[in-house]
Amino acid sequence: MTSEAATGRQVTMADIARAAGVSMATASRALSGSHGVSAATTARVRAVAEELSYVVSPEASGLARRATRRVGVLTSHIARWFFGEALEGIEAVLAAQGLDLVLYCVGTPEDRRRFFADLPARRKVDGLIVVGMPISAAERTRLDLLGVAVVAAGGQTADYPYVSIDDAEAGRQAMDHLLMLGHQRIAMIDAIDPNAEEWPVELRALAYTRALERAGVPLREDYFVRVPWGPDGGAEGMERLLSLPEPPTAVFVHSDDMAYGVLRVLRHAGLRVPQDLSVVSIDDAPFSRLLDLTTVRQDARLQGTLAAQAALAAIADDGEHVPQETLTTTRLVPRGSTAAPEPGR
Amino acid sequence: MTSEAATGRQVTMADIARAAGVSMATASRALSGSHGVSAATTARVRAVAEELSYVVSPEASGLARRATRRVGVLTSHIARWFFGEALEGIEAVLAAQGLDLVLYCVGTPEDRRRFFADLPARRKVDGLIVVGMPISAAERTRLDLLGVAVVAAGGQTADYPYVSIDDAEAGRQAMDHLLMLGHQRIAMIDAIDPNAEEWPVELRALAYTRALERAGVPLREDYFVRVPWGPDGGAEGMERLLSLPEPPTAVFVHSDDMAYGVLRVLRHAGLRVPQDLSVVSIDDAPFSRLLDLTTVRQDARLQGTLAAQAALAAIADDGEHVPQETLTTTRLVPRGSTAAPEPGR
DNA sequence: CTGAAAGCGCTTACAG
DNA sequence: CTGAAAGCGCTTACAG
Repeated sequence: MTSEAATGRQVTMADIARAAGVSMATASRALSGSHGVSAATTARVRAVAEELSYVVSPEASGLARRATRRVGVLTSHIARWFFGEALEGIEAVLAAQGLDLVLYCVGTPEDRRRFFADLPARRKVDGLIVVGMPISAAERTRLDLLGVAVVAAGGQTADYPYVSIDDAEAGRQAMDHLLMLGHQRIAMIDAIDPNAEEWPVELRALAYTRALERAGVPLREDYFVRVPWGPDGGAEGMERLLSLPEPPTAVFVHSDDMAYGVLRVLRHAGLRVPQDLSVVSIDDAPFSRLLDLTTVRQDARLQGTLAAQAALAAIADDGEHVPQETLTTTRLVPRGSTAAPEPGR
Repeated sequence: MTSEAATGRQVTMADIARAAGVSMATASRALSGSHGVSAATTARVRAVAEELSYVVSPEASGLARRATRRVGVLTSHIARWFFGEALEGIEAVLAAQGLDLVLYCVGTPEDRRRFFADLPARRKVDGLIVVGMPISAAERTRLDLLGVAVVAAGGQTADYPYVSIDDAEAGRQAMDHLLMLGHQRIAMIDAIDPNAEEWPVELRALAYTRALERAGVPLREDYFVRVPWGPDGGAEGMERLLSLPEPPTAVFVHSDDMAYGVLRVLRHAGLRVPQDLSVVSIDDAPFSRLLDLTTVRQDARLQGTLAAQAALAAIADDGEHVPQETLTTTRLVPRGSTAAPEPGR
């Protein structure tokens, strides 16, 4: 039609205004749906825009209105169950609002150092969601330079508003299950992430201790092991426990992924689950059902969803109505990896 | 220091220029590292910028230079092994170049329809990487409206340059392994993704047929089943095969995730792997080692890496030097789920 | 090597 | 309800 459309040049709002016979101002208002434009004009402008398949330039629009319509996501992993699910939840919420998600993944300490040093997200996002990453006070100071709302998902980071499960409660659910079954010799395999800061308080470990205390079961130092995150870590932890003079009859594992390693070690050692040893963990990742693992279920996607909504709210009203803490529920999913200890033991 | 830094207002390039005693033009050149600025001036400008912790506005810069320094990623999943790994690979390459990754995930047919109808990525990215998503001709036409370079990872999409494994070769590796072990009654469980277009040609299924033909083993229609993607699909497929009057002695499964469902069914049916039935698939996802699954390994992260590099190249020189096809290698990882068929069978 | 000026494509007070 | 104009914060020919 118009020569503009024919040439390679991008269609611009001036083109729309001209074709619709209105000023740029009116075209802009009609397109953005702001009030104070007659219905007829709005319709005409939009029809022209549609016809020329015009879309406003986010760069220009953002420059003029001082907003990016983008939110950043900072995370340490993508290809892990919790992170992937949370990310999907976040993306869905953002997409529904027409916001873009820009992804920053800092897997190694070096990536991480650089991220906080350079702050690549500066001036690029209206808000930031930190997923599953505890951050240090120094890092928090750097993050504040972004000058945007920050919320966290999957754990409390610094003192930003966050959505998470109640780790103490989840731990309690796992431990109570074991205690209820009659176990006394209960060990815990806890996780250390070699590439990450520590979470401020390890609530799952705390839940372990508290549950035993409440049940009047004396704590045994040799029953608490900390190993690197992941199946191999879980395996290592289990091997250590098996080498004990008096091994436990049940083990509470930090997370499903680690429990998978535990199960492998037990199978190779020729031990039967749950007859010789009960195993419970936290997550309910997809494989847990296949492996018949008893676990405490958490909804990672939901945490992403809620965090994204909190971020939206924080961006909209400057954090006025953003709850500091949002906890999603967890519940025990009893399966075949736990049972009462065998009588003889 | 300066009053600008003290007030809440963003530091602007004009502030830097003034503080350094140069024009905006020079400040811009010094900051962007373009030639034709004296070393002394460059150093001074940069020092000032550092001091005021200034960073250029991507919106303004993008507007002026007509580039976004962002690349889009379009995918149907995040929380699945292949996709998560590929995404990590892409992110790393982009981050190293200072480019941002904006993520579009279209999980449902509805998401997908809307994505291609609205093209939310328009004017927002310099290039697009499509991960693990075959697209239709109509969708391709829409995508062309973006007016940017498109590359694909994890399979051939329309006729964009792509990086992928050689599915036919991977299938051959799996099948040859089974044939070499002496199996004749070999079935295949193939995947249909209910939410997705079909890949143009199902090369893994083709490899199955060809391998049998080459080995002179007659094809049996009842040995080829197609089921929805995922462990449950795999389980369903295996159940169908087990209900056959003469079940196979080995099965080639489309992917590891599906094989996990197969293994579960076999365990519940009381069948031993590999004595009663051999199982091989494609991927080598992390759990395959835990489950002792024989599989053909592919490197998903590498495919992401290479796709990102291809996208960068396409953006830089308009696709001049971008190979149309990049294949990454696969290799058989023999483990405990395959063995020669038992003599009697 | 450096600067004045136009331009990138929008939005939004300010008037009418 | 509509328009003229300034401004958002940069980059880049064009001169010198």
